[in-house]
Amino acid sequence: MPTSKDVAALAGVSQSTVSYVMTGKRPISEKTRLRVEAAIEQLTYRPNAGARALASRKSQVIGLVIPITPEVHLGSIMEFVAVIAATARRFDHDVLLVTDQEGNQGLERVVGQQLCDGLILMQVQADDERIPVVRKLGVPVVFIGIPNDSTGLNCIDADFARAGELCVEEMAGAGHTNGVIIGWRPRLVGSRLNYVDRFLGGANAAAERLGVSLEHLPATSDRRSIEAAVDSCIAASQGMPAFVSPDVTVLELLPRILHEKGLEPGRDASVIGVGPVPDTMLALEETTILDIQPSLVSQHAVELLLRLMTADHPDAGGTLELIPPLVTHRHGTAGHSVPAPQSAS
Amino acid sequence: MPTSKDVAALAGVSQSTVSYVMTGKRPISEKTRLRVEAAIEQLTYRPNAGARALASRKSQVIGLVIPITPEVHLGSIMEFVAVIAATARRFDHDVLLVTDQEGNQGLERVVGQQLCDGLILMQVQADDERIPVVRKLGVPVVFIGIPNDSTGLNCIDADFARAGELCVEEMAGAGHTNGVIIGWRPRLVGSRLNYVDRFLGGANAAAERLGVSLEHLPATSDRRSIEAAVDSCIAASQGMPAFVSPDVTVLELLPRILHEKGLEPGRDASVIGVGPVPDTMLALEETTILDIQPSLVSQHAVELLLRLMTADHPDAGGTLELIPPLVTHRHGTAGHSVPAPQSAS
DNA sequence: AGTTGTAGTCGATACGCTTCAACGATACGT
DNA sequence: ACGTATCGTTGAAGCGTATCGACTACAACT
Repeated sequence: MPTSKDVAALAGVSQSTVSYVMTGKRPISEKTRLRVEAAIEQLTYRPNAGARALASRKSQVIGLVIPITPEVHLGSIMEFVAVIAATARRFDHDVLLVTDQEGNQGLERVVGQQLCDGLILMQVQADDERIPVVRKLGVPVVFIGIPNDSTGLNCIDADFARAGELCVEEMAGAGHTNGVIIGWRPRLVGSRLNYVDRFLGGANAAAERLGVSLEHLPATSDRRSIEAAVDSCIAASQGMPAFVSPDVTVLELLPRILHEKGLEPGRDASVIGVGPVPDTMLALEETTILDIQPSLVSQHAVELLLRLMTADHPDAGGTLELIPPLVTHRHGTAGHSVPAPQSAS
Repeated sequence: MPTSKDVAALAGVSQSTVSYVMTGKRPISEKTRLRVEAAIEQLTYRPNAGARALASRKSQVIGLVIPITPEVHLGSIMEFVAVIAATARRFDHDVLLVTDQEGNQGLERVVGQQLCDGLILMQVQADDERIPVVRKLGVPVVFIGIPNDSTGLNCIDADFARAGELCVEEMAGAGHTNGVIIGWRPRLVGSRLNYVDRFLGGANAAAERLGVSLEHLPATSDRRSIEAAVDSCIAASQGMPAFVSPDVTVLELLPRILHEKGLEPGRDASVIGVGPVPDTMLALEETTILDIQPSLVSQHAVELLLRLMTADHPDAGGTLELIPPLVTHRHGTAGHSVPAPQSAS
C-alpha cells in the first residue's frame, strides 16, 4: 500500500504538502497540486483511515444503532439502514453497525474507542434507557423516534400526529361523519414505542375538532372481525363508512368487503392506508395513501448529525424535527378521483 | 479520554506492559496484571481504535456489502445483516456497512483505506462483476451466494439444490406422483441470482429419479390462477396433489382452497413451504416447512471470514459451504402427523 | 527604501498504540 | 559454582497521517 510519503516522493514535494492537497486546509499552487494529484492517481493512493483518525481525531464514521427486537418489521429497519448508509457516503462518511443487543455498553464502547464521531439511534422509545447514557456521551447523537422528554436531545421522526390528523381531515373533507381506525398491533398501543399513540392522539384531536366520530380497533387479520367492523361502521355512518389502516392485509381486504356489500371505495366509502409504503401497497388502487417517508427521515437524520458534528459549539438546545407525511389520493377517498400525488404542507 | 499511558502511570508499570495485558501476547505476572486491570477499570480506559489499527495493521472490522437493488426483499437482507453484526461482535469485531451502489470502487476504497480486514458480499450473482476485483483485493472475502465459477473463492449459501430435492422426496415419501412448484418470482428464474435455478435443478433431478411428475408455475398472488393450478394438479394426481411454494401469500391461500375442494392437507394433500421463515409462516399449521436458515448462513459466513483472516497463509483453494435446509413437519405432508422439528442431514 | 502581508512550501512533532530487542531476575541443568 | 533457558518487564522505534510554526518569495502598501 502506498503512503502519502510515497506520493510526496513521486511528486517531488514534502509529505505535508500532500496532506494539504488532500484536505485543502492550506493554499496550494495549481502547478504542484496537479503534480500531487497525478502521483496520487498513479499510485492509487488512499489515505490510511487509522492514521488519519489518530492524527485528526475524526474517524469519518457514524455509528448506527439498530434494534434487534422482533417487535419491528425487519424490512422497515432495512430501509432506514440502506438510506442512512447511502446518505452518509454522499458526505464522505461511512457507517458502523452497532446492534442493540450490546445495549448501553455498545454505545460507550464505540464512542470510547473513537470508532465513530457520532451516533444515530433507531427505534427510540418513550422512556428510552439509553437517554441518560447518551446525555454524557460526548459525541453528537440523533434519535429516530421521539422520547417523552426530548429536551436537549436531537430527535427526528415521521410526524405521526399530523398523519392521524390528516386521515381524519380526509374523512371529514369527503363528507364522512364516522370512521374506523383498524389494524395497529395491539402490543404497540400504549407501549413504549409511542408512534401509534402519537398517531391516535392526532386523529382523535382532529375528530373532536371536526365532529367526526372515530372508533379504534386493534389489529386482526381475521376476516370476520373486519367484516363486523365494516358492518357497524356502515350502520353508524348511514352508508358512508371510512377506514384507516397501517396493515397491508387489512387494506387488501377492505375494498373487496366493501364491494361485496355494494359500496364503492372512492364514491360511497373511503379507505386510507398509513405507513411505510412497500410495493404491495402501491398496488392498492382504491386506497388513499399517507406515506410516512422513512427514507426522508433517514436522510434528514444523517444530515442533522453531520451538521452537529461539524458545529464547534457543543450542541445547544437540541432539535426536534418532524417529517410530514406524503398524501397520495388514488381513488381511495370519497370525492377525490384524481390519482395525482400531492404533498402535505 | 484516558490513554494507555495514563493506565500505565496509575498502575506503576510501563506503557508496553499495559499493551501486553490487553493483547495477552506476552506473559504477565498475576500481580501486575491485576493492578493494570484495576487501573483500566478505574479510568474506563478503551484503546483508541485508530491508533491500534495503525500500529497493528488490523482494524478489527469486517466490511459488509449490502445490495440496494429492489430485487430482493429488504426484510431478508436485514436478517443477514443483524446476525452478521451480532456474530462479528461475539468475536470482538465490528461491522462496516458498504452499499452496493458504490460498486467495485467501494470495495477498493474500504480495503485501500484499511477500514476493514475482510469483506462479506451478499447477494452474489452467477456472473458477478465484483469477482475479478475481489480476486486481487488482498484481503479475505466471503461470498454469500454461489457464482458460476467459484474456484479460489470462498462461498457460502443455503443448499437450494438440496432443498429442491428434499421437497420432492417429501412428496414421493407421502405417496404423491404429481407436484406443483408455485410462486418463485418469474424475474428470478433463469436470472443472475441463481438460487431459484439451483432449487429447481435439485427438484427436477429428484423428480426424475423418483418418478414424480413436476410442474412449475411462476409467482402469482392471483387467487384464480392458483385455483386453476390446484384443479389441474388434482386431476393429474388422482386426488392427491402436492404443492411447494416460497410465497407466504400462496401458502396461506392453498390450505383454504384445498379445504373448499374437500381435501385436507396432511391427509389427501401436501403443502410445503420453502425459504426464510418469517413469523407469519410459522402460523401456517398445515404446512411442512423447509427453512433455508439465513441466520445460520450468516453466522457461518462470519466464522469462515474470521478463520481466513487469522490464517497467515494467503488462502489456498477456496471454500464452498452449503447449509442444509431444516425440515419441519407440521401436518403439512400427507402421511406425517407429528409436528416435531427434524433436521435434514 | 522599508514595512507589512500573503501565498506556497517544508520540517518537525504529536496522535496512541503494537512490537521488537534487550535487560534483570529467577529457575534449571550439569 | 557456572552457563543456559525462561519469565516478566522495559525503552524505544515505528505505524501514516494532520497540523503547527517557520521560512521563502514576491506583491502591496507607506
